[in-house]
Amino acid sequence: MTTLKDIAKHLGLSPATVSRALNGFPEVNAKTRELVQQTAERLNYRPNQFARQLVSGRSGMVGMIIKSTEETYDNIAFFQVMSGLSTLLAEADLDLIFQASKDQDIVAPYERMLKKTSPDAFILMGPEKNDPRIDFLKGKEIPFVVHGSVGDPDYAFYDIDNKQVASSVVDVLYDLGHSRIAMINGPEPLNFARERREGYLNSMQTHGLTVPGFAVRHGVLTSDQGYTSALSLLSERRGPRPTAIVCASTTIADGVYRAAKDLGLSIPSDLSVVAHDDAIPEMRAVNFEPALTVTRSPIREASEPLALAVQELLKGKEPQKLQTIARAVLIVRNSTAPAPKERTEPW
Amino acid sequence: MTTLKDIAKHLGLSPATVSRALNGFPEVNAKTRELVQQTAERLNYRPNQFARQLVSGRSGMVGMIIKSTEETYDNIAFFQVMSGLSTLLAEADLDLIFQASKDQDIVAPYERMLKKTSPDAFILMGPEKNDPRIDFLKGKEIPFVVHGSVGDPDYAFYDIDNKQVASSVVDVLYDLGHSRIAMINGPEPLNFARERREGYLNSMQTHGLTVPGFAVRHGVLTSDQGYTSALSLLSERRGPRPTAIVCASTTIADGVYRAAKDLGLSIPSDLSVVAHDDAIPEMRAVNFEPALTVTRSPIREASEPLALAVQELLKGKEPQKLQTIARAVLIVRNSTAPAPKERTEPW
DNA sequence: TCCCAAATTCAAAACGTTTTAATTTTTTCA
DNA sequence: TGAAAAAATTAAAACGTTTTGAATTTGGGA
Repeated sequence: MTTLKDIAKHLGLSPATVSRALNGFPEVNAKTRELVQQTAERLNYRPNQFARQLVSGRSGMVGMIIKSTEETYDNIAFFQVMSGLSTLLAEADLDLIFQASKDQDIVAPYERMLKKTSPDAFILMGPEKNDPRIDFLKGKEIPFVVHGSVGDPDYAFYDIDNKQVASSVVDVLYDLGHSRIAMINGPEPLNFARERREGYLNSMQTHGLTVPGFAVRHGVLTSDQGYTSALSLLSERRGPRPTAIVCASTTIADGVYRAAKDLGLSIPSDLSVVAHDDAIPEMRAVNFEPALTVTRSPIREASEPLALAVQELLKGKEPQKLQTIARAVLIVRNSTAPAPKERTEPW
Repeated sequence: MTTLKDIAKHLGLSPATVSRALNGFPEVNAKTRELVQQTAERLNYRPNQFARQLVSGRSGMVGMIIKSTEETYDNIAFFQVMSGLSTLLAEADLDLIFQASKDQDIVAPYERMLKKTSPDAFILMGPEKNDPRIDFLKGKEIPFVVHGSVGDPDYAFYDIDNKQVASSVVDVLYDLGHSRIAMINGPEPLNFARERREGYLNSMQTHGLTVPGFAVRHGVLTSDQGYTSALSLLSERRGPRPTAIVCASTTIADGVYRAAKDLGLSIPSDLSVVAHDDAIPEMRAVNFEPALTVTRSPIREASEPLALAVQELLKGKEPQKLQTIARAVLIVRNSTAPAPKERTEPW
């Protein structure tokens, strides 16, 4: 391994000058710089990152931790974001440290990683209300960016306008004459699910539509969850069935389609279905039969703003100025239709 | 930040003794050690990893790089392995650096990561014949473990016995009276696919069964790929259709089921289907209708031997002694049946 | 030719550990 | 009591950078 000193000795210069020459400092003579660069090249010099880190106090890494989970949907979505992120960060010479943790204490793996690798920043996914990870990182003054957001955040984040996602969908269904609109939502603790429920409830109320408790379901984003929830919603055990169902994901919608089929209900004439579409490649809304009406916002598009925010944070920019809220676009396909004439009375 | 020196000064000791006390060296007095440990605790001492790395020359990281790809199946499988790996490595205080790369040159991202973060080892997935990554890492003398294997490897790896996977399946089908057995395999360049083809061809030959060129298909592990390949195989354009199809994955089998349905062929009476089952949670063989006969070997079980091998390599063990070959187990379900009586003549 | 400012370069310190070789202290045993 | 052996501790060097503050060289103008 050739070191800075080797080059310096080779050229009769001091390590200081060599360091500056290679790092593009302005005060070094053009000829000297040229010479140093050539020699570095020739001796195949590679700066020792450990030494750099020691003096700079920075690792050049970004940490990303998830709970080990069996939920495929979460994993796929996570992987999409992470892949894009790693590619973009690499261009800025940042590396991504990944860990899946089974720890009950959700902060513990952050502490461990901080002790072990000292990432310069973290990226958090799926924040919950009063998320202890956020308090922890704020306390330690470690920069972090959140995919998602809770409340009125003072941290850097990327999120979609979840209230809008839900309310716009209700509006569309209302305009089609639906008044019994149910919702199969994501996991209760996750903030995006809460926001969507709120958007849904607001819009229902605005249109003067009642919402019985059983009309909103929470659960993981899987086809099976969609299937069982839909079966239950459509069973008429607790009153007339909904004429439209709003789904948290295309996987949920898949389950709803299966349930409808099993019950002999046809989409969209008996039942309208709408979903939010994260555009994960394994469950494409256009491939549904009939093609699925969605609010679309590809989850992989989170990578770029997240990567950018990390870089800006590391340059010292305030987190409050690094907040992105994307709007989903409504795409009407064939899973929505006017409410059946004989079934328009509200709950 | 409290440092070793702080503690030393605090106690009137030398940094050397403090270092040894904390790192469990035997030559330090029991009372001194006790005292040092308490003080370290009290001052909330956290060793600076950068300094450690500088002197030890080790980063305590393991690199993992994949090609950015749209292939969902690959991503899911990869993520499963990676998640397990990260959890196991964390227990040994190793962190995982992940990168998805779009680079055409498949070695370039390894060079970059090596320069940037100096992982102590790499984990490689999906080796190909004459894989340049392997030569590169051997040349640099960086330890690495491969998921998969090529030829007669002198490196550490975990793999399943792919020839056995394919040949055992052919044997079973032969015993059921099948003689026209086709195969929808993985991507041609990947070694696991080559091995399986070889196992398949060997077994066919052993039983004196001819294999026309069109009977073996290569492609990505997706349902659509399975669908189109199966349609083509079952079309009878180039001779009588196969009575059995061997699939590289459950996703492929899913496509085959769809094709059979569209052609009005019933499984297993018209067509037997067998697949290799990596046990990814999104496509469970038991949930097929009829339940799918498989050779099963959960891909997530790769994590443990891989993690172990990395640790042993870092301790200096020879790679040749860290080779694991797992056997898949055959699980017969309802997608296989005796060949239809009128269709037993070979190709 | 001389002086001053600007342009370069340098020596040394710093980052926080681990490790080597030397030194001091304690223990053992005659 | 003293010498030798064993145990415990230390000072200093090393890892390879970056950065600070000082020193040297160069160039321009009088």
